[in-house]
Amino acid sequence: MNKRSNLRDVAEYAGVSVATASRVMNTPDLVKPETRKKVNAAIEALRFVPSAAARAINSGRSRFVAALIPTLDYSIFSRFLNALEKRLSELELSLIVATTDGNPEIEAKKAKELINIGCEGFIVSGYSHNADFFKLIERSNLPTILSSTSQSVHGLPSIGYDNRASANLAVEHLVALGHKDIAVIHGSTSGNDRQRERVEAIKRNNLVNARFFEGELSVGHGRETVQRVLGENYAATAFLCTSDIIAMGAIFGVQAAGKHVPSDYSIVGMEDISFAQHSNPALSTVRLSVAKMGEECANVISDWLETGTRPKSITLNSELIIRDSTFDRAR
Amino acid sequence: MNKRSNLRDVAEYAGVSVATASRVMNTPDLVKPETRKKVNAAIEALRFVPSAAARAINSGRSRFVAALIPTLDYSIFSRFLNALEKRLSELELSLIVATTDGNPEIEAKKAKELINIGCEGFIVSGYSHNADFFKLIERSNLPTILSSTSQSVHGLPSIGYDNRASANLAVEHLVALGHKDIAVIHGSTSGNDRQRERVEAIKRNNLVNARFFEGELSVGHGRETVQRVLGENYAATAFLCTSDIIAMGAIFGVQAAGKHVPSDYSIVGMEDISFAQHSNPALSTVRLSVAKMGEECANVISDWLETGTRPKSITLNSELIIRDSTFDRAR
DNA sequence: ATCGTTTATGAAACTGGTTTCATAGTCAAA
DNA sequence: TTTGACTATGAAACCAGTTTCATAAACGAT
Repeated sequence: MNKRSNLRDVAEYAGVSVATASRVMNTPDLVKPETRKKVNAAIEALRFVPSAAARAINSGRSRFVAALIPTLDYSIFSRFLNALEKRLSELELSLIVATTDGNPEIEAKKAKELINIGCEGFIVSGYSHNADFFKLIERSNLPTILSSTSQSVHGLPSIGYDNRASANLAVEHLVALGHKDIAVIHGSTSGNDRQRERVEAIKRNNLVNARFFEGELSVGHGRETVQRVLGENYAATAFLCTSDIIAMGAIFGVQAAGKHVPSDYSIVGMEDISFAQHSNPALSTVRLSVAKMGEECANVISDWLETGTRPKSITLNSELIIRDSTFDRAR
Repeated sequence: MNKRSNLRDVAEYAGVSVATASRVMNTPDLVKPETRKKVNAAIEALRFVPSAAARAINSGRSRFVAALIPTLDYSIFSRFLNALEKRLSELELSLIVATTDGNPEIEAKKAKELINIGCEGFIVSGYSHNADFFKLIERSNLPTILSSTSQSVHGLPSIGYDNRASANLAVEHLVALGHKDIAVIHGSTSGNDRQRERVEAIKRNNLVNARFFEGELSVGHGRETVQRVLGENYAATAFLCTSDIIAMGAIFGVQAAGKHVPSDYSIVGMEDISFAQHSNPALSTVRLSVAKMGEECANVISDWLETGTRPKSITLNSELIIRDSTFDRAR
């Protein structure tokens, strides 16, 4: 295995100085065409690939940012990252993905490693993180954006939807349709501030009688919870799910129990996944601007890196999408 | 903005040489505890964070690999990346994600950029890539694994499921149930070798009369195609979908047309997404070892990086999961 | 023919670490 | 008291590039 050739090798092979060889790569206009040709031939012959590290050491920039997210296995995060990566790429930044399983210790540990390998900024989900994490961010002074939330902490800007307002949109929709007894099926609130905010918003609303069912963010949780609830004699008329994936499970659950959506039970979700518009019935939901959030995060962090000035937070609007899974009880 | 401090600053502050400061970071045992304490105090005081680039320039390693995938927006890729990242992280490697939209030119362009920023290896999906890409890989000599396929090209190892065999599993299941006229709903075969392999395998099977419907990999495509097919008087008795997401749409489509799955139409999918086991009816499908693939890719590329020896290909097994969306016509 | 201005190039300094090699200091054994 | 071995440390070389600065050659204008 003959080791990789460097600029010195290229310069020697071409019979020029390293400075000239370097110029051919960066400012070719300053080099006489004839010389340029010789150097390019040397590059070709020696299969020269410049070292990123050496380049980074001079520019002081690695040109990559990291996203710390709980998992890639939820549509909301993968859709977000998809948009984020696309826009970052246009801005000539690369994206490192690190998953945390929603565990703050893992998050802090990975953040530290990422700082060590030279990432220039962070995009994290939610606002609650442990002390180590915040210390790390403060110490390293790296641009950091809180996403999926409109809460800002430690002076860090947030780019996301308002989880309380979004949840309220769903509640108000159900209230407007005449629902009072609502079963709320949600994800774990302990390690997940997005879920917690949504649940809290619903709890605060005193126009409804809500009962809360916590479990994982999965189709199975939605389905099983509905089947359990229908088995008891708890008289809910609607299921408010703080995630579409749970809502889809809820639809399946109601149908499996021989009941009908929406005439027996109304169901609302949150996010607007691709399934929502095609299911039977099509799912009423609160659309979260997930892709927009990805784009904005990319724009804002790029700007932050270029200008060095801390950006303002952005709250993206959520929108109630009324489809066929909710039903007016007054009619 | 006072610029980041470096090892020289630390050494000066602590009243030692850079060499000693460096030792405190890497081989602390060689430094007298007293001196070590002074240096650590300096590190703390100056908020020193070592430069990754400078470190990489010496070790020659950046410790990150890149995944080039069409999109993060398909569950199959995000599940794959989720497992990949998890395992890579355990192996102390970071993951850069680059999406290509399934466009070979974008792929080659991004690969080039990734090489420039110093990534140590690639994991790409499928086996068909353009000449530029292969030239780049050959020239840079970077470890590269083809995933999601069992085809190996240009001497590059593949880690994935056998798309033909997987498709055959689905066809044979339908044949065994007495189906002969099958509508195959699939994704685009032009830019997607995984879809192409599956479709080709089905075409080769002469026990069935298949008609093919191409469209995007989406719930909508499944649903709309089914509704169109049911509108014509094409007498299919089963829908074979080369992706679960299409299959879910197909179920919705059949039900929306007032027909029943599986007694009127059998439906099989491919992948085994989380929806499959919870839908009504639960979806029969061919389970692809997506997570396993992620883990293996991580293991193998790590090994390749450590040992420098090109690994052998791995074919992961697919498994037919029979649930309730397929029906024995003989009964 | 001479002067001033470009243009093209190279030597060397520089980035921020790691590593080698030399040396001063400490301690125990002869 | 001298020798040998070991510990702790620093000077300087090194990695692979970029950039500054000086200089030689080429060119145009007087």
